[in-house]
Amino acid sequence: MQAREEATAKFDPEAIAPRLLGWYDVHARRLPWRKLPGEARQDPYKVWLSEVMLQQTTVAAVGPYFAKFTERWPTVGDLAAADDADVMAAWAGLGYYARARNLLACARAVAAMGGVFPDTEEGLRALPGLGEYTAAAVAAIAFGRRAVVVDANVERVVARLFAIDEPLPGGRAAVRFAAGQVTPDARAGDFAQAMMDLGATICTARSPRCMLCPLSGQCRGLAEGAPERLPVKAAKKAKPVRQGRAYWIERGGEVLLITRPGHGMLGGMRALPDDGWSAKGDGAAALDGAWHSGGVVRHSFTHFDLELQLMLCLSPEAVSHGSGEWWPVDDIEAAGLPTVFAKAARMAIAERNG
DNA sequence: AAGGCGTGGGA
DNA sequence: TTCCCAAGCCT
Repeated sequence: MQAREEATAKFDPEAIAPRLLGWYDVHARRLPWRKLPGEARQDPYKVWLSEVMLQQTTVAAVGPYFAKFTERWPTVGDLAAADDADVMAAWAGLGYYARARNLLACARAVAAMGGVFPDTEEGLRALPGLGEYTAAAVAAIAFGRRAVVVDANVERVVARLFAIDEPLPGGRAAVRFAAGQVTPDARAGDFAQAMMDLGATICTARSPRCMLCPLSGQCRGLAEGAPERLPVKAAKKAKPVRQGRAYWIERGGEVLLITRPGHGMLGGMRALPDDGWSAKGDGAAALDGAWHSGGVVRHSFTHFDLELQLMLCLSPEAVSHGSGEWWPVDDIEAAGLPTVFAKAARMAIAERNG
């Protein structure tokens, strides 16, 4: 009798949320953008900011950026009033720079609405940079709205719980449906964060710690014996290797920097002039001058690997170049170069000093 | 609707 | 070393 009840309860979707929330009450990660136990609700600005930073980005990487942004721009109005160049430079190194461009556009849109974020999923979804996931996450975490919050963690947890083996991204509809089945009406924000914490600390991609999982008794993937094989993902394409050149043009302790066009690769970021390797030529492709080779920077982007030949010119009067700004080499950190160019700058400085 | 779009860390 | 992955969005 009791055995039969356990059997029928085993894969009951409604049993998931209570168990998970009980686990979360004890094991929730303490993160800077989360409310402390007892605090009523999280600041929508901080929820939104952290969620955008966390898109495709690890908690560890986000930490210092979140601290820097909230200290410098404590409210969405402060951020809306900031100079583009300052925000882009502050984002430098975090990657996916369209996020920073959308962040500013969103902050200004919210400022135009009186500095108050929309409090519904639909309203949030209309803002720049808020897709299906982020709109749901902010609605749930900042406003307590029931929302089906599906990120990579939730995909993994749900694919395992329900043993969904249709390969992603095609299987997303099935995953989303299943996620909807386990999402409770109450404690929406806690539930969303609990799913993500479970995925990040227990139901990990490679070696899930099923022994520690509060949902192990509910998990079809585990019952079938190999939860780590889920979710199934489509094979990735091989990355091509691209070649390019970047130019270090120095005069009187200052180096010539350009600002890249506001769209496409590294859009809106300060950079060294280059020969157009990113297929978004910056006008420096025809640079002439007395160059010498300064080594090769290897850098891996999402969809290609780059071998960037660094060219140095220390007699810039002989170089024809377009517009740009001369930046003190000793303060190059403050320029906010994306990592590939920060690497090149480091190499150039070592070259000229050595 | 498939592909563009960064980066750093872990296995 | 190499590969995979991380709180996705936009076009």
